Amino acid sequence: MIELAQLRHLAAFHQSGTLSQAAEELHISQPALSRSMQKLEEELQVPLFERQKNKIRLNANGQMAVEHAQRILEDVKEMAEQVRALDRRSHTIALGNCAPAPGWSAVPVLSNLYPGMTISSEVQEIPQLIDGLRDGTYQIITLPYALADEAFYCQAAQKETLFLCLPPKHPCAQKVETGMNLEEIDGETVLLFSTLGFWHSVHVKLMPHSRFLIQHDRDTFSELVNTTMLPSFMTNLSVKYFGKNNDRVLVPLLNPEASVTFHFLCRKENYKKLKPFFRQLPKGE
Amino acid sequence: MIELAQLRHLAAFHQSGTLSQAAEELHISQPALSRSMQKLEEELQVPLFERQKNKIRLNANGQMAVEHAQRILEDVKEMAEQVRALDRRSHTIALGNCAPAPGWSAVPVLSNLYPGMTISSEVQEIPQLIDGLRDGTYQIITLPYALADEAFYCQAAQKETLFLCLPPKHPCAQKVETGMNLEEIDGETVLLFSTLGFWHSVHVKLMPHSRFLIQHDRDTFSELVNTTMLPSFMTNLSVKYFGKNNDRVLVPLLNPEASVTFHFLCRKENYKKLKPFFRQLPKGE
DNA sequence: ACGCGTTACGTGAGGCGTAAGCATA
DNA sequence: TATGCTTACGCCTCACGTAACGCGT
Repeated sequence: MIELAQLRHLAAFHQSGTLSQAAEELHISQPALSRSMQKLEEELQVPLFERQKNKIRLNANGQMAVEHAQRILEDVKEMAEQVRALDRRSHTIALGNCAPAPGWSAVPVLSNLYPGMTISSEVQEIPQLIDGLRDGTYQIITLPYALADEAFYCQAAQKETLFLCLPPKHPCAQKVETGMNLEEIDGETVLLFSTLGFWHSVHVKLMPHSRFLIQHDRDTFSELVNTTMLPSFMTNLSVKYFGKNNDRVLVPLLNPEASVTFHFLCRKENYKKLKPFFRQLPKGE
Repeated sequence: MIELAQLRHLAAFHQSGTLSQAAEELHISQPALSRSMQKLEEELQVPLFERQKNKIRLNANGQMAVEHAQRILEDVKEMAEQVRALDRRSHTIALGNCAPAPGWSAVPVLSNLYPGMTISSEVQEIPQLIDGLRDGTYQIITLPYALADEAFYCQAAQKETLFLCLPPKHPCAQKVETGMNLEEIDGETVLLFSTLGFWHSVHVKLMPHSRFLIQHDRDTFSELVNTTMLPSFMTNLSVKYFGKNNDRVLVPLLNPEASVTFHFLCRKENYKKLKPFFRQLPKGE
C-alpha cells in the first residue's frame, strides 16, 4: 500500500535533487530515504528513477508521480484545514455588525447564554453582512434598518442617537438645548474613531466638505479630543458603555439620519437555537 | 502526520457504519480500527465522531473528512494507474492500422528490431488513427494513401490488391483472366471476415445493395467460404501471409479502389528511433 | 445474553540509524 | 579524497491482536 510518507519523501527528493539533501530536510537518514523510494517503486511496479552508481534522478514516470504526489499532499493539507475550519465554525457564533454599538451589548449576552462557544464580533459593510449571513460567514448580523427577507428572522433592538461632541467654547456649543443640524458645521475638520461602520457613510453624506481625521488608536483619539478644539462624535450608547470622561458639550443632532434603530437578524433555521439571545436583546435606547 | 491508512480506515467506516464491520472488511481487528480513528482525530485536532457508550457515528466534521478522504484515495489510485500507463507506453510500440495487412508485415519486423518492447497492433478507423498518432496513442499508423502533414513522416510501403473469391461454378468465375468490376455482383450476399478496416468502406461504397455476412471467428469464416456458394474476398497479401487453402477462383477486380498502397507514418520526432524500421519496410506487392 | 466500542497489555513486523562498500568526479 | 547511492545489520518503535471491561438493547 502506498503511504503518504512515501509521497512526502518523493516530493522532498524532487525539491532537493539528491537523496542526501532531501533526507536531511526530512530529518531522516539518507539510507532510509533510499529504501523508502525503492519501496514506492516496488508498490507502483514501475521504476521512478534513473540510477547510475552514485547518481539518481527522476525518469518520466517519476516526474509524473511527483506531480500527482504534490497534488495529493496539497489535498491532504486542505482537508485538515477545511475540517478544522468547519469545527471552528461550529464552536463560534460570528456576529457581523453595521456599527460598533450592537456588539457592545450583544457579545456579553451571547457569552452568557452560550458558554463554551467562541463569540466573534466585527464591523463590516452592509452588503457583505447580508451576503455573509446568507453564506454562513455570520450567524447573526446587525443592520441600521429592518430587512424583510424570506430566509431571515429580523428583530428591532437598541436605538442609537448621534451627538456632536464640542469644546464648551465652540460657537455651536450653546445649542446644547435646542439641538442643531450637521450641515451647520460642514467644512470643519472632524475627529473620528475608526471602524464606525455605516455611521461613516452618514458623516460623509451630511458633511461632504469636511475632512475627517480618523484615529485607529482609542487612547490617541481620546487625547486628541481633549487637547484640540476639533469637534467629534459620541452617541447615547458610547456614553452608556464607555462613559463621557471629558468636559465636552454633547449637542443633539436634528437630522433624521442621526438616529437609528439597530435590527438583529439570523437565518430562520438558526432562530430556534438563538431564541434565548433574541429574547434578551435590549430594547429602546 | 496523517497517513493514507487512516483515510482508508475512515472511508471503510463510512461505508460500513460500524467499527466492527469496517474492521472486518479491512482485515484488521476492531480495536485497531478504533485506535486508528482516535489517532486521526488527534492529528486533525478535531472530533470526527459522536460517541455514545457503545455507539459511534460521524459528526459533521467526520462527514466532511470522509468526502476529502474518498477524493484523496481516488487520486492515489489514479496516480498509480497513470504512472503505470505511462511506463507501459514507454515499453510498447503501438501500431494503428487502417487494415489488417500492414500489421502482418510490420509486427515481426518491429519485434526483431526492438526486442524487449511490446508491440501492439490494432485496426482502427482512419480519423482515430490520425488523432491517435498526434496524441501519442500510436507511435506508428498505416493509411491507404499518402498524408502530407508538417508533424508526420510518411513513407509508402506494400501494395494490397483485392480479389473476388468465387466458387468455380459461379457465373463470374470465368472472368478470372479478364477481371471484372465489383458492381457486377452488387446485390449478392457476401461473406466478410471482421476487422477489415477501411476495406469495409470500399465494399459498402461499390456494392451498396449487397448484404455482408460478417464473421468474427476465422475458422467459422473459412468453413463458410468452403461450404457455401457465397462470394468472399482475398488479397495478394492475405494469400501471401495465410495461403489460399481452398478451391476458390480469384478474380481480379478492375475498380481502381481495389488496389491501394499502404503508407506508414510516425511523428517526426520519433523518426530517428524508428528509422531502422522504416528502412526495413517491404515495398511494392 | 449479545453486540458494539474502549482500554490494557504483550508481541512482532517494519522502518530506522549506523556502518561498510563501491563508484564517480 | 570527497560525495552520493546502496546494502548489511541490529535496534526500537508502533501498530497489531488478544483479552478484559463497560454499556445498552
